[in-house]
Amino acid sequence: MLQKVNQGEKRGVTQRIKAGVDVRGSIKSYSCVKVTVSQTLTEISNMGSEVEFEINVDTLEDTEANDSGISDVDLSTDYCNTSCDQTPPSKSRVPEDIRLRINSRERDRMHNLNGALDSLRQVLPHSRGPSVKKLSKLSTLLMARNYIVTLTKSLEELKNIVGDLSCKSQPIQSLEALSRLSGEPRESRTPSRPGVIPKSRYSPYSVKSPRRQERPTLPVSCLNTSLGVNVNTSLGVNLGNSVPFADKTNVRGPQKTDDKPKINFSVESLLKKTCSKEDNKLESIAYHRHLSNGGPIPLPFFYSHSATYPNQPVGMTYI
DNA sequence: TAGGCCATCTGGTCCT
DNA sequence: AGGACCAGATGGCCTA
Repeated sequence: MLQKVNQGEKRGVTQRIKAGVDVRGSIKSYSCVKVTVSQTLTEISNMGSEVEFEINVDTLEDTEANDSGISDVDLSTDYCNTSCDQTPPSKSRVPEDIRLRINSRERDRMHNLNGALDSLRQVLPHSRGPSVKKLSKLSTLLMARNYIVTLTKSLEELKNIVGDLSCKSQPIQSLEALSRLSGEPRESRTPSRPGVIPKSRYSPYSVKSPRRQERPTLPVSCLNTSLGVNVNTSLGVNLGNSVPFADKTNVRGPQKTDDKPKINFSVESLLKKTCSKEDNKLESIAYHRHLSNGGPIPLPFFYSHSATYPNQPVGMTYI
């Protein structure tokens, strides 16, 4: 089966075509591209019952067919591939040139749509990096929706916290503590050198704050007891796997088994941030609010229980 | 090999 | 009339 190629795409692909098959044909749907075959038909016929050769796809503008074994290949998906016993599709009522223009516009439209989806993926948390699988279209939309919901809830929560603290008349300390709770980097007390990009102390990406590491961590079992739920089973994931989006159903392209996950955003690390009772009054308040009110603990994702799309990462959630 | 995901083609419909 | 949008059909690629 010949591989479909996109307009303007230029690449070499290796295909298997049975000997004796006439690979020449009219360029139908992909009139914008031309496929060149490096072997002549006679050479292909002499190479056995099944041969492997490379074809190159170039644009019409810079490719000229010649008699040295270069043949046009019909790239349409519905007939004339490895076996030409299928009949060509019926002629469309739309003239061919119009049809091609419509198809091209539709392709462009879909490319724009995919570009917008890509830009959406870019702003979703923890969906980037070489080890993170590309989110599917559906996952991207669901995750974006849940991310918005989560941010909205977080905003409300922070407003409530600010309200609590304003009653205690400690506005300056509160704001600083609030920024710490929300993960915003504090202003450095020492000016950074020009040209040196400071690393975030609180980034979930493997950069750990030494101060955070020194803090006592609330074990997951404590959370389970407090909330009456089992975090592990509620999430449907192994907490040992700290890459929430390493969902193999979203893999595009070969996986690198030796490629260690760069993102380390385990539940423990989240609890370390959320549940620490010491050193930070705000965090303590947030912690107690969460647990005493049965309030939510923010987690970066959950897996859908949809029967159609099981185990799809869909964004941030609260438990 | 089945299922998920995707790109593309295609015809229909709506809008300008 | 032509373009945008939509949904169904089809087939390829990839993973489990």
